[in-house]
Amino acid sequence: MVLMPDLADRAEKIPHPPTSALDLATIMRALGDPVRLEIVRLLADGRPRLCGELSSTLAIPTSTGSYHLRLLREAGLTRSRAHGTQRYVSLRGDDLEERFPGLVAVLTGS
Amino acid sequence: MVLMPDLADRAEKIPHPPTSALDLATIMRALGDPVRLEIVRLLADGRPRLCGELSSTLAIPTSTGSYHLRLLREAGLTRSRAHGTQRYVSLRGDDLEERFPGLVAVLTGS
DNA sequence: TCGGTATTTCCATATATTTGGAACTACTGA
DNA sequence: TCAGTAGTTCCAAATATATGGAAATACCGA
Repeated sequence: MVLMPDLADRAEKIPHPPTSALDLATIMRALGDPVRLEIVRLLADGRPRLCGELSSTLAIPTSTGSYHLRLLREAGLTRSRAHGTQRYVSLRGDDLEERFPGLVAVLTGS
Repeated sequence: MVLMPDLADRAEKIPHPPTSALDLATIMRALGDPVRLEIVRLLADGRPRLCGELSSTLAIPTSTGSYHLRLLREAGLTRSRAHGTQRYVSLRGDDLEERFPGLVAVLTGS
């Protein structure tokens, strides 16, 4: 009997759209902001980043960073995994490749 | 001595950004609207369309269509060629391929 | 339990976008 | 020259987006 959810379970509380629901116009809209496009490009190397790490890299307040990261997540571009109070944000590279082949390569310049 | 510009010259009055100036965030923003994404998908077959043809296909007023077509043109996605009072709108497929290889394929699903 | 830290949410504000009718412009053909 | 047509521009209204400080939340370690 599980009395307390483990880290993996808690990560499930962060909502992500299923791959099949990804909509190209929504994705394009999410990418149509310089801050968000830059976040996606940073994440394209496959390495997850913490929210604070991204905000400081981009020199923006964490509340602004959180807003953009939420849009990216809701559009299905990124995934957020909870690890304590931190969130590891990563690109949904495989899902994107499955649904929109070549998209990530376009963003990174191959 | 040229007294009157021909059709090709008049087409040059419609401003288009040079290929080298195309910006990915701007292009993504332009594509992040369902109406504009649909216009681009229609044009992806390479056949030029008249503005009115696109507006009626999409069932929108011509003023709304003109607005979206202007954004697409200013983002560098389309080219407009004047032919009398009409405008032939086409996708800048080659320019886009040169600057952002694979982008158009992503939009059309290969 | 408590203090510190990471992140999100709330909120107000500023700015940008989208829409479509009406007026206007530009061109053609008679 | 004039009427008709294609398209653009003007304009106002509605809506959406972006920003960032402040408050709230969630979790950890002591």
